[in-house]
Amino acid sequence: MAWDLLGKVLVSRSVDGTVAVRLTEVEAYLGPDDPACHTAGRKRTDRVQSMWGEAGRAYVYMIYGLHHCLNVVTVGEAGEAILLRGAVAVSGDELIRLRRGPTVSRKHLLNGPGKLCQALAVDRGDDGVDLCDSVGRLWIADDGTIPRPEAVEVSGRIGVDYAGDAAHWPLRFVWRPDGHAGIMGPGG
DNA sequence: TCTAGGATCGGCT
DNA sequence: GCCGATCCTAGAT
Repeated sequence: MAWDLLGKVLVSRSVDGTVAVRLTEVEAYLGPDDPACHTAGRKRTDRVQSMWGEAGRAYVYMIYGLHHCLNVVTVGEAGEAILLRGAVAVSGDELIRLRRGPTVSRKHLLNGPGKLCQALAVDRGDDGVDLCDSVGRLWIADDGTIPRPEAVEVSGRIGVDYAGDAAHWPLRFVWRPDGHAGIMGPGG
């Protein structure tokens, strides 16, 4: 599930070099029964095709015409996926700064899905790639890091108010390695 | 072909 | 912390 992705290392390799980041913030989308999900109502357009593909693959889409968002497909036949919202740099710091801009503060480097994709140079071309395949351009590595449960904050999802109650479902997981996080139920 | 809306970001206060 | 730019995608005609 989404929780298991926290602490995992997302690696992106390109001609410019390699970037690795540790995932700290994810959001789950539960498929046809989730109004906030792109596969709500069993929708199956070209864009969401990879969400119905194999588990462990990437689903990359463009939002607001200018940003990309990277998801991990969890249950392909169910159209479920997990949106990667935030991370901290592990290696390739210079390349990340180069892509994000030299004036961007460390705090704002990877704290959003669009920023994450920019730092890792992820775009629609990466849609459908196998994230379990370490010889690929993009994959997820596991170095054994497991967040302490008390350091993980659970809350409602961001930017999906249009989905009504579903926006408040406790499907957003934020790992705060430095501090403590209270466990919050739906509604705060 | 046209229209409406969106899983965001960055600048300004 | 708040607000508006931006243009791709999907659905309707």
